[in-house]
Amino acid sequence: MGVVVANSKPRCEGGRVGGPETHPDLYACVAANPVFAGLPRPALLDVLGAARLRFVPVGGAIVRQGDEAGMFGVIFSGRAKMVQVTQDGRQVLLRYIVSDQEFGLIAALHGFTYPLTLEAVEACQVLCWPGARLAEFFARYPQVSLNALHIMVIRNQELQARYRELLTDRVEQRLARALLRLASIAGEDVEAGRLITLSLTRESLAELIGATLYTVSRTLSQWEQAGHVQSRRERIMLRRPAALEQLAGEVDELTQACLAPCALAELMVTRRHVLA
Amino acid sequence: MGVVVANSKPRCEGGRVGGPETHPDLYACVAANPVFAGLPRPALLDVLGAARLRFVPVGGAIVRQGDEAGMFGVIFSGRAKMVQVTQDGRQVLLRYIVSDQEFGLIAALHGFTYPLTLEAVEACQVLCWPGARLAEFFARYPQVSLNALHIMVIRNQELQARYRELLTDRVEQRLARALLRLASIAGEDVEAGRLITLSLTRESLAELIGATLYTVSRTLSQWEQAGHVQSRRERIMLRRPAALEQLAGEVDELTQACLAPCALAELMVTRRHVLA
DNA sequence: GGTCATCTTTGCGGCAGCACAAAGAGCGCG
DNA sequence: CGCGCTCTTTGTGCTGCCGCAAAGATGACC
Repeated sequence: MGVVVANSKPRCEGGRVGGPETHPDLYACVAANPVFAGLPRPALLDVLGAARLRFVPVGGAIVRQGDEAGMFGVIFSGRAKMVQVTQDGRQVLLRYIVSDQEFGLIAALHGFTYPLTLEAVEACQVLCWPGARLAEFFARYPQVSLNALHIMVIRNQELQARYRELLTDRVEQRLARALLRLASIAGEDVEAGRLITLSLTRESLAELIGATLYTVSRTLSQWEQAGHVQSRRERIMLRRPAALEQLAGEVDELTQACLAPCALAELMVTRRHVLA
Repeated sequence: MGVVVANSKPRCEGGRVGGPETHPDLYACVAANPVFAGLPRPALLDVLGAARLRFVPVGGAIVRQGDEAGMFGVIFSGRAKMVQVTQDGRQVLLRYIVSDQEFGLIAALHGFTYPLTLEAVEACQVLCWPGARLAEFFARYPQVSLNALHIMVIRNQELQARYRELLTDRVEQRLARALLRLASIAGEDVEAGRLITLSLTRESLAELIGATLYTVSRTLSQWEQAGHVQSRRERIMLRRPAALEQLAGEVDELTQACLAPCALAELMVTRRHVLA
């Protein structure tokens, strides 16, 4: 307890994490993550005590596709993108993850390699645990393993929904949906609308929805003229989210259930309710 | 023990399942499913004892999209397809499942609805358990909950791989891959090549890979002329799988890992090894 | 064996989105 | 302040795939 977090080698392994008194924010971060939902305070302290805090600079890889999956983690601060690279060099951007979200559940299992690279798009502080340690938590706190399953089920539903969108919707609809999703996980309300606080190039958006940067650029220009969005370089603000929702098409229950933060927020609420 | 399986109402709920002496095949089915991998015989008997056997006719729905997710199951005989229907009526075929494969892990959790319909493409016998019962198994046999997580992780990787394929590959490649996959889960070696033993219309294939039946038909015709495949109505035989593999493109490690039967077979082997 | 529903093939026109090129704009940095 | 990198816009041609239509093939069923 009370060990200092500061680290002389910011690129490498961080220090062991101190108690919640020294770092109440770290405690809040663990408590806010769905993997540990429903755990009582002592258990959370146990979990937090086993964590290390890693610092990753912009552009650095938090985990690397193809490496042995040995680490489970939760983003404490910063944002990262999940990217798959095909052997012919094409990139697919699966999704962005932000503070309090976890990655690498796969590390609890043996013999897996990471199927994707997690790249910091901002400087990140990452709480991390060896995979074996996560497996211990599964055994010690059965709730955690249920939570993990819960999360994987939700992720699977999200992915299925996006798979379906890719098959049935066109670029315009997918882009509208992607912007709304991004605004919900990384948005900030300002005077003139809702600003997406991520650095998003047209190319990133294209990789995210499966299109070319040219098509994305054209579509955004069109929307800008229509007054739906307003964009600077790498910044996008939604001026009329309702218009985008309409363009995205009727958002059915399936897609509803697939909005990650919503579904997982609900999970948190459920767990807390069960606990109370 | 020893209760008769035969059921007077084939469309509806089946009877409670008897012991392994009366139905060694049912025992083998449960033992072969990855969810129950690594369980000792008594535990498997416990599991099997809680099962019901349901009969579903061709075209019948085993579970229905939108219904409350209350049942977990394993296919004992027959095959089924997982389908999502969008609110505008379009169908997406996610995958086929065959004997000894499970569905509805989601039923172990509360408050979920099935995100897809599971439709029997052949008459099916389905071992099934109430979701609450599966949750009990999680608590009683921690291995089972780990297995469940394992399976979801693999499914997620598969789906990610297919998502990526959809973004980066074209119809020809996706079709080649789909045929190879189908051949691996539902294929049979015959004199002239490998026959896919599923009834597959051009339209089904189209829904599976995200294309139109016209494009699928054209592509298959082309391959038939080239001698790569040979097709009757609803039957497809691969005469030169190697040629299709080449068309599918270099099959990288990622896609390797995503071939469901392989990955799960490996899981079975691993578990047995651990056990032994 | 004939009938009929269903599946399959093939032709043709259209278009959404890709690919390349080249010019313009924003922003950091010395 | 101006240099230069990166991101963005816009034009043009192209093409893979769709969408419809209509004819042909297959197999089931009476």
